[in-house]
Amino acid sequence: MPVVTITDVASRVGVSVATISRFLSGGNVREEKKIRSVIQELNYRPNIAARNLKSGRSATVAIIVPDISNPFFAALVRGAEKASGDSLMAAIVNTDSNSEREINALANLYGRVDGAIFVPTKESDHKNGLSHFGRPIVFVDRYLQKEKKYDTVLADNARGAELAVEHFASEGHTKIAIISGPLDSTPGRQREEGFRKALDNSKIGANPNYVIVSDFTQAGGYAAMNQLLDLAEPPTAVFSSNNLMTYGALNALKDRGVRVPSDISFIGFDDFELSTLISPKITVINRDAEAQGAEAMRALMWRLENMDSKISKHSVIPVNLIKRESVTIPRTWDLQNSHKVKERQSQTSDHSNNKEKVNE
Amino acid sequence: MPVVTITDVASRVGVSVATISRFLSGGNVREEKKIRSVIQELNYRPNIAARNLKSGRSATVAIIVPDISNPFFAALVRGAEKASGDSLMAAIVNTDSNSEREINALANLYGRVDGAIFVPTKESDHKNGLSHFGRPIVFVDRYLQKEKKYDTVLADNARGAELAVEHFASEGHTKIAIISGPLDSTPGRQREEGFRKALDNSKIGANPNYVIVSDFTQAGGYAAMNQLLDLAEPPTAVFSSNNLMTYGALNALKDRGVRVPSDISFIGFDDFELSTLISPKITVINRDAEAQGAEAMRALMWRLENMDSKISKHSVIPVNLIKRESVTIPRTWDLQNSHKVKERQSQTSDHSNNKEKVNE
DNA sequence: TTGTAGGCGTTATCAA
DNA sequence: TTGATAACGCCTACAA
Repeated sequence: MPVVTITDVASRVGVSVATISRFLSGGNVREEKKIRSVIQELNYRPNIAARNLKSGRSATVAIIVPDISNPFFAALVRGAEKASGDSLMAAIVNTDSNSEREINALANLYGRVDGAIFVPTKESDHKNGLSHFGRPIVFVDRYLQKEKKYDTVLADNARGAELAVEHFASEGHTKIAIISGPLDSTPGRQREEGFRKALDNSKIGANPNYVIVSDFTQAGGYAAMNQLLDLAEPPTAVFSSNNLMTYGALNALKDRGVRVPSDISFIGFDDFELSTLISPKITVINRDAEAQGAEAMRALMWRLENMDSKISKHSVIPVNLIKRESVTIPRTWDLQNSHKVKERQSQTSDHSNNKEKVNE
Repeated sequence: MPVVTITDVASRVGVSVATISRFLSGGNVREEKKIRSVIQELNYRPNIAARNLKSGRSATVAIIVPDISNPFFAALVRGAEKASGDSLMAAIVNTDSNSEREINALANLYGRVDGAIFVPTKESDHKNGLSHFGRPIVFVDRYLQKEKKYDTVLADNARGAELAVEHFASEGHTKIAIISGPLDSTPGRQREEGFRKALDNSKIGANPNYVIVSDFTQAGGYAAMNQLLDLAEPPTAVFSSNNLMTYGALNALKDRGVRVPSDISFIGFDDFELSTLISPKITVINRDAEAQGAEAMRALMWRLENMDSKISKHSVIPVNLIKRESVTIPRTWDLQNSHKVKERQSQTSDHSNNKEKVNE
């Protein structure tokens, strides 16, 4: 595999390397046609490393996410990649939600990428490490509370939680619970805050027993839902703060034979592929994950062209409620209207997957 | 942001750059302690591009997949990344199952990566392009029929399809259909072949009407299932050749009110996150996607250390059948045994409490 | 429009 | 053990 360089092309064409280089960067040259054919013939490709060395750029950006197999992050990455076009290469790095791996990744990436799209696991880490990175970073879905100078692309997390609570309330629920993500992560904290705020606004108020702080994992959602069901007075409505916990929570519900929505109403944050295939179809707070990724990439690309700009940009991705079938009037309300209970029971009696019901 | 180079460190310590370089690569130097502290003090980091230029290596490999938001590929990437450790950076490239983008990606990657893990969309493309790449490529899940020299890591696709057919047959099905992937993709072709072979072996034989060649997408699976249901004599059992088509097929079934498994039995290739949350739980052919990715990365890393080895390595990832609830005795068979129909009907009114069984 | 030559930061060779 | 120096392949003043 003989390595063919710009020099080979030049000597073959009979011009200097400068001419070839000029041609390569779109300048005007006389022998354009011949150069083109020789490049073809020799199958010349510019050496990127050499180009990088000169330019001080790598034309590569990193996308650092906690877990690529989480559908949300997969969609995010996809959107970011699409937005980058062919001008930039994206190196995806998985951190497994591990702060240590995050720090290593950053160190490892130094000098190899022009910038990064970064979804940190916690808000608290990276107090100093980031300045060493010395390159633009766009924070997505999370940010560092102390650092205002970085560009961010966040979802309207608080609003999402509010929408969920408002929807529950409008159906008559007052025993509303949240399976929250970690409070030291931006979405975890903001969604929990939005949840509380909406509850306060609606005069219902938050019941501490109905706030379970979990960890954004499926196992965490499973445990949290069981914890709620074990309460002497379980909630009639549950808001799950992300998709993986939704999976877990729904599994817990299924395992315990608790029916949705007749026994418990449910809303999850972030839509997921099979949300319409399961019974009942799950009502969710949704946002456009691909759009969020694309926006982040655009922000980063803009920043790369405007490194000296002092203004930081903060985008907010809107959320919306997708009403499906997992929310209905609360069970307690039914009990006060016994004629309706019978009606409902005879309807659901052929659903067949009922086991023991949760006592209230 | 002053860029500090090896020269700065050298002059500060009072030695030559050669000494610093030697230190950096683990050689013995007298001023080791002082060098270490100066590097710390100046916050020196080697310039990767320069190092690459010299060494001709980038310590980066590409992972080229059709769609990162497909759970299978997400898991594959995850596995590959884990296996790479910190020694290699992985650049993930999405091709959107687009051959043109694939070719561009390869061209774009030239010189920036030391090698690639490649999941091509079709078997037929890249007849020549690959040699231009000039770097080791490990083919995963797909390969090029004409090219035996590349390492491959494939799943035991044919066996998977056979397992599905055998399971259907053992329950008494004879009207067995396949929603196949494209026949110019390795898994599409191999699974279709395994399907036919198993049907031949079991003396049932393949019915051309029961072979729908689709495209591995959700929409494709949806259309294909509808096509099967529109037949004068629909199949009693359907095998879907990948997860996305399974989603689509199940949606079609749901939309048309066809019950699984009482009306139709179903097996999908590749397990998916929510396979146990939907009713009925879906029986699938499974393989370890992360293990497959890890194996591919190991193969690539081995190859990078053994560039001159002429032997190509071909690994096969085993598959297994996970029995859940989507397969039962065929409906037609029931009809010929009317006394059993009633029995079955009362049974299925109480479905969904079976436990999951994994054979092997 | 073209060519010459210096330099990007690092590593490797070869003397010392 | 060390240091001077020549690459690595490309780009870009600057001069022609």
